[in-house]
Amino acid sequence: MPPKPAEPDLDLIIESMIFLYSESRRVTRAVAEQYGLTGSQLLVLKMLEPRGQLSLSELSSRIRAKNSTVTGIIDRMERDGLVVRRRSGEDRRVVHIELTTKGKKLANDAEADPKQLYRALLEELSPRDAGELERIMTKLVSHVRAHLQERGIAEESA
Amino acid sequence: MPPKPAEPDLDLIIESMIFLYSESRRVTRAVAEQYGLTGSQLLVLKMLEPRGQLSLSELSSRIRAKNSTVTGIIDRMERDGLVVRRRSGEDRRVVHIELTTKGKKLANDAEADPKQLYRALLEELSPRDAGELERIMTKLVSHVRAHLQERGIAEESA
DNA sequence: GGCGGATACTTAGCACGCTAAAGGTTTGCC
DNA sequence: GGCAAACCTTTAGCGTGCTAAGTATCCGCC
Repeated sequence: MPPKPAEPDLDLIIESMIFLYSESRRVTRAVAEQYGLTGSQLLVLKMLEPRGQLSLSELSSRIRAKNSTVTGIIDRMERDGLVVRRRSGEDRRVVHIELTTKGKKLANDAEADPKQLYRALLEELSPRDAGELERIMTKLVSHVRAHLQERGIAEESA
Repeated sequence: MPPKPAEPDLDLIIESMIFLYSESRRVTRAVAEQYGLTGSQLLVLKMLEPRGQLSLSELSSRIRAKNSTVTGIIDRMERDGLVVRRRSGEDRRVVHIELTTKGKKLANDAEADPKQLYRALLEELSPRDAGELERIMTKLVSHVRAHLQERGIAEESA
């Protein structure tokens, strides 16, 4: 093993990514639990907080899940009195999701929105490292997009 | 927007990570589907392939899931004739999971193990970029570990 | 006006992921 | 020997993710 490896350890990068991702989920879960919420529920509250209301589809695309998944999440949140569904007057297919008073209070109390956890972590990096990381991650993303295009695997609106 | 940002865009990094992770899951899923498997099932086959057999607990820790989760996965794989459970003779609490002939054949046919997908992607980076990425990711991981220790959140055997 | 295709959401059914609790086994200690 | 603690696995119950199919509504075009 040379001290400065000529060959970067790709598996180490992979494991690091998996570690970061799974830990972040674990921490998010733990934070949400303090407020009697699940991770997804906290995420939805945080999405709704600044905007007041969102259609179910808008919510789905923001949290990167399918409509049918979000229907279930909203069902449980409505059952627990955190949000209400309101049919749109303009387009009666659309359902707007709104925070209740209880929902607003919880959203406000839980100051840790999931992205914040990541962000705090990244802020510990030097600006140079953060810049490098941004550059490389962007490159990886564009590689993935190129592959997807190549294989004709349609990618929904990112 | 300056051309070379003085301020790295942390949210962009976060979104890139989420994108990479969720895409990799999507691709793994698609690959597994070609063999009539789910992502987890393919992972289990690949774990068992070189070793012949593993106890349920060993399997759980390798795929980073709880025993109760793996019980379900193995239930379905046994139902589909991919593996069999065999009670250990040495310690009758332990259950060994073994590949059937059908399971071995599938494990052999599906040459794409999930990590390979990531690896191919990373190999497109220049060695310099890969080296930098490794360095920064390692730093991030150690920050996370430090945080976890600090908060006394016990971390199970990584 | 009305028909056909898109769009928004829900439903049904499956696979995972978790925790908590229950079952059987082993181990250690008296 | 026998009891208690530790250990391995399963069961039960919930939440989240997906696809496919169903319902209601909207839009465009004849």
